[in-house]
Amino acid sequence: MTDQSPPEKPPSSLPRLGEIGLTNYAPYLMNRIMGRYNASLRDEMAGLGLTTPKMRALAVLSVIEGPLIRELAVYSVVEQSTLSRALDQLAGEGLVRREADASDSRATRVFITEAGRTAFETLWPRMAEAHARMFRGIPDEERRAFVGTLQKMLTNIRKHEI
Amino acid sequence: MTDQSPPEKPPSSLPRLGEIGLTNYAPYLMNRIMGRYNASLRDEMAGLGLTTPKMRALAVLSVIEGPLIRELAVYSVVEQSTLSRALDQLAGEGLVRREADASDSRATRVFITEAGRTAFETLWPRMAEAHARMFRGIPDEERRAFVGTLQKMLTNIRKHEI
DNA sequence: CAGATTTAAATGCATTTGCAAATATCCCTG
DNA sequence: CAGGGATATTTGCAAATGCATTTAAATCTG
Repeated sequence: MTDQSPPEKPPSSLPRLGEIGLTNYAPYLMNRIMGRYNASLRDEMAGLGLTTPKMRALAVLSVIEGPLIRELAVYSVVEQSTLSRALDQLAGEGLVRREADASDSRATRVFITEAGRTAFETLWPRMAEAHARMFRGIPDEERRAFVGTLQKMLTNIRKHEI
Repeated sequence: MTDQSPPEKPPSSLPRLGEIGLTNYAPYLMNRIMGRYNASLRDEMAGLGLTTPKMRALAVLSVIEGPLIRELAVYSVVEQSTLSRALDQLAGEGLVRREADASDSRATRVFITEAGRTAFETLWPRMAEAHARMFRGIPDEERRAFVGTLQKMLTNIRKHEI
């Protein structure tokens, strides 16, 4: 072996954030976008006595029937302790109902009530509007590809659960 | 004109969330993904005395030179009052420096210090790692398209500012 | 099958958050 | 150029958050 080996790759060639640029960095863009999406929804919901955790729980419950509370926490992206208190309120308002799990008496399942469905139905058009604004001018094909990538990303970041 | 007009389109044909499905709904997926991304970063940063607002401010300041505080709030997706307090801490730790704006004495510009840059450099590999995990197995071409869509979305949701 | 370990959910408590108000300065209009 | 509104930032304070603990029940292990 001679001295004339090819030049080493630099020890750490991790590109810097400044080199990538904020607006080419996906997590940054996603935080910016969701920050505004969530803030604008929060403002609209405030008038209806709904907080972000309550709104998210309702949204998930409109789709998923009777999940455990810890599952609902994952699906709705809310800390379990925060969710527990949000459910107190939602139950107090008659929008959801807690029900002991049949086979595990530690566990509680949560169901949306008819009133809860009605509440979500008044709320959904606002969410749909915010969604439409986000995707304004983006062709269907591109939207589908985008959602496809998001789905791959979700499986990537999941720990191993739900 | 006869009675036999074609059947009316239903009054409101807004598709329901249940019809779309949670995992086909972009805002839901984005909240799930960023929820976990942010949570895992937050856990890692906690040991270094960095909160999410402090970390975000540092990250932006590593790229943008001397923004106004209100600009930094937008860029780093942090409420301005929260940012104000985060900057108190960062300044106390010598990681940033506030400087009165030359032409507007109401305004303050924020600069990262050398110590701040060093701090961010120890933090950046963790962010890059979380980013890499998110995009694992997703080809370059798809990543580029994804970021392109995000950029369009960002311009869509911006009010009119920054 | 008793004891140790894990898991589900709720709760106590200190911290963080964000709205609204306060303060200081700037800019526009008559 | 004075006065009224707009803008930049900070701060007071009540509410929300999340970590750690508690309680209760299930599951594992020797």
